[in-house]
Amino acid sequence: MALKVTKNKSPKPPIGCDLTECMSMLSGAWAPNVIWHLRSGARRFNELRIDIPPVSAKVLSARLKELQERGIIERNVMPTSPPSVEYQLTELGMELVPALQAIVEVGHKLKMRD
Amino acid sequence: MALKVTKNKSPKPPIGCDLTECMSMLSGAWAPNVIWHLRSGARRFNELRIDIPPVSAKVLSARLKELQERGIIERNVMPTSPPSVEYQLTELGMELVPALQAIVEVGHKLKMRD
DNA sequence: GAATTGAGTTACCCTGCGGTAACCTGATGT
DNA sequence: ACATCAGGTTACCGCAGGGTAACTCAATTC
Repeated sequence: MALKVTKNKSPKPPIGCDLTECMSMLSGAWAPNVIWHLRSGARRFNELRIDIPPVSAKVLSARLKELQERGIIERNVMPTSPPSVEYQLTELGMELVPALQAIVEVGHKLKMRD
Repeated sequence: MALKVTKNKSPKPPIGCDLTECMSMLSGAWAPNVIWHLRSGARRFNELRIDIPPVSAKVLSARLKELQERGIIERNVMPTSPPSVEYQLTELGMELVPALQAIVEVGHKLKMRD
């Protein structure tokens, strides 16, 4: 056989927190889309439903709640009537935008490559 | 009521391809982990199983196959006996690493923030 | 000749997550 | 008086996707 556990010894100096845990920030259906559509400013619940077409109210509201708990977005109720609710990225949330952008760029290149 | 569809008109100049589609590059359990663990070089099937503890052979092999089809990783069979198989990131695949890194950094900050 | 190894594959089960549809609340417009 | 609107919530259902366990195959070593 000859090898078994040669060279490679799992080169992982704990960078901070583990990937799985960090990636779970973006977990749940439409989570990245929500962040993406908030990248250019606050939007309201029903606007987001239209922005992200096949998302159901149930899932959107669940996702918004989670993202808020994770510290990625903020919820502000506007004293109109009926009250409308605006969601926007927190400062940390905004830091995710370039990361998503980078992913989109790679995705784009992969599509062009054939 | 007063508003209905005020100001915001979905500020989306199609950046290239849509987010959902691009994000699907990373879809499936453990996909980001596979990329992450290949970031510092090629690794073999059973090494990856050990690197990413609770992944089953079935899912790992499915994920590797998908990532390969997507053009993110390459598979090389080494003529040893029994043959061992090395997986490594393609050039496009490597471009995903900084994006994942950025996400990890935000995740880390969120954890520290309390 | 039996056991081990690497790299999977297959059959089976089971759960969680998302979709659909209906409903709610309080203030306003007609 | 009634419908409408914003922003949800709730009950129910279905299935895709992951886990487990057992098996394969060929070459090698004991």
